[in-house]
Amino acid sequence: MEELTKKQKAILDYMKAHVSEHSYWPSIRDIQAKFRFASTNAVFGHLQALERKGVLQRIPGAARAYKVAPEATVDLSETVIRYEGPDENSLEVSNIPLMGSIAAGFPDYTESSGVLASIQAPISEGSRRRPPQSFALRVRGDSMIDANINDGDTVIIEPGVPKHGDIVAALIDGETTLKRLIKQSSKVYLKAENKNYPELYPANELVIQGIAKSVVRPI
Amino acid sequence: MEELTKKQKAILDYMKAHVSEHSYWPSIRDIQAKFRFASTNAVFGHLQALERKGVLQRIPGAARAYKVAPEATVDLSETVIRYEGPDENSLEVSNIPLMGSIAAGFPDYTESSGVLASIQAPISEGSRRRPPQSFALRVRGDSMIDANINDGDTVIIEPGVPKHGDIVAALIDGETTLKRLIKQSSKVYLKAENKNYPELYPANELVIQGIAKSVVRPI
DNA sequence: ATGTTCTATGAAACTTTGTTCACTGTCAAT
DNA sequence: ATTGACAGTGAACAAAGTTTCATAGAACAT
Repeated sequence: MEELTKKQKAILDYMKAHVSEHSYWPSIRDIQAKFRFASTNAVFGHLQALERKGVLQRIPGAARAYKVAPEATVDLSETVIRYEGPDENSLEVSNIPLMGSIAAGFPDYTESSGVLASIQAPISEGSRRRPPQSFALRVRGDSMIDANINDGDTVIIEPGVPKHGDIVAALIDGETTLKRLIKQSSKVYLKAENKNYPELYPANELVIQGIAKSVVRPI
Repeated sequence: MEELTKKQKAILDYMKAHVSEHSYWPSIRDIQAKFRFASTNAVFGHLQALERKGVLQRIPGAARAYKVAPEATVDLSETVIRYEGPDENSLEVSNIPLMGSIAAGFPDYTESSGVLASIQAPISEGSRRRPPQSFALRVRGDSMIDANINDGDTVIIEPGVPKHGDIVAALIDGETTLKRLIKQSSKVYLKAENKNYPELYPANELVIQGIAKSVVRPI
């Protein structure tokens, strides 16, 4: 992933914080005011950069409408397995409440508005928070139903070195997926827990982001 | 609180769903299109109603900018139900950041990299915020297996006013138990999700400690 | 009967906001 | 010296979006 400049990162952080606090995105002019730019175009340029670098997605023409990318694009190479924890960007993504029931509440009232879960959110406060840290991923699809992990569930991932048989979050060919890790003498591959799905043999690389430790299911 | 009309609720739900799916709010015209209104003013009126009724907060003039009120709200209190929060030795929900979505199916669902996480949590950071404090309970026994809650699982409980059908943590005869709450015109009782267990009719009063919002299962 | 509330249409006014264009300066590498 | 990325100014435009005005039928209570 291309590096973000300091200002770009600052702007992205501000945007996330704004969403976190207000439950809606800032406008370009909001950002302009925050950073004391004299022109909206300064912001515009930064936003384009953020989009080009893949960490932000804009919806052209739409006001206050963005998405942030949880992904870390991969560069890398020839080896078979590499272990990787969540990178910093991913962690920050977690600050964003948007969701089913957004962090929204009225001011001074950070709640989890009913519908959804009860997992503690990341808390942007400050900056401690080094690596070995768990994170959560929402599950989409049914490839793990035989392991009793269903669409809509959330899995808690912890960084670490996976063993044979662990369920892992893996980045395979640029896509994050949840599968069981099979290590055999000759080969390493990922196996879905659903007969209808084939095994996944990594083409070039297999990046393990972490090991699934528990499942959270909304009631 | 004043009741919402069907349409108002539908619109509010749509807005929440939109945020959940796209990570930004719909515009008035988005809502208009969704509900096939011929005029934006129809939507406008509904939004005003939602705001007057206290479930939605608009930011005048700002595009796609809203806040929603915490869900709680009403039901009856005419019954024997009394609410009580968790006591001091309750477990703290651990601090788990949330990263994004993960695919557990075919990579056919690629929908741009920007799908966001779906859980926002009660931030436990001590201080303010009296009521909404979540806590976790370890489940023992098999009385809820038909609801797919098993021995050893952990449930996340949130304070709130329970509705008919909610799974609640209730204090009955000095013992905390997890059951489904059944509210009928004539009576209120607790029902296990296991045919082998009888229904529980409270003697005098029924103390609800909170509503089960999600289940955590170790892998 | 009459007024009120709710819901809706249709059009227009108006504000906010994203986007574009032309231009300037800095810094590092070629 | 020149190129090229990066960061910014300033002005202007057009689309997106909110808000207001005038109007009207249906449901409902007074």
